[in-house]
Amino acid sequence: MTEQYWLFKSEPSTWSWEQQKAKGKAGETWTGVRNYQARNNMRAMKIGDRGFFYHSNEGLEVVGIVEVSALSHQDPTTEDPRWDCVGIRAVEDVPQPVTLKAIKANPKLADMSLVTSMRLSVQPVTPAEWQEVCRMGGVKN
DNA sequence: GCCAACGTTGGC
DNA sequence: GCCAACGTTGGC
Repeated sequence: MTEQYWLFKSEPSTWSWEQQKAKGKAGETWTGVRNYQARNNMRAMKIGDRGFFYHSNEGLEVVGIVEVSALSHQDPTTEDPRWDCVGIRAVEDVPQPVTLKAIKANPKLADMSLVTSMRLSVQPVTPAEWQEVCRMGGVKN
């Protein structure tokens, strides 16, 4: 079994980690993605895959851990069959949120999508990057 | 199928 | 709030 990790970006003014956590086990459908690369990433997700929850625009930090709770399916917010969504649910807080600044300052994370593909809203994260960001954030595995 | 125009994202 | 980067659209 290959481990897969992801990163979900959200503007806290639109959908924050607090709101995501409030959804609890039910989770939330990650709708509104209108980018092929991001969609393809969602299509590659499997139930139980883990992801970081990143606050863009405000905060600019990884604040939480989520897991995939529903496989990709038609995005209900559009009629356009090109767009899919997945379900994600909050798993835990990142005790010490990892800022974009800290990520950029860490040579081990120089190839992270957050650094290289800043605008991609759903990104893959390598196992090594996952470990490193968890370590920085004080997340116990 | 190229590429200019346009719209959006997101860091600063 | 600005603006650079970049993905998407649409005319040709």
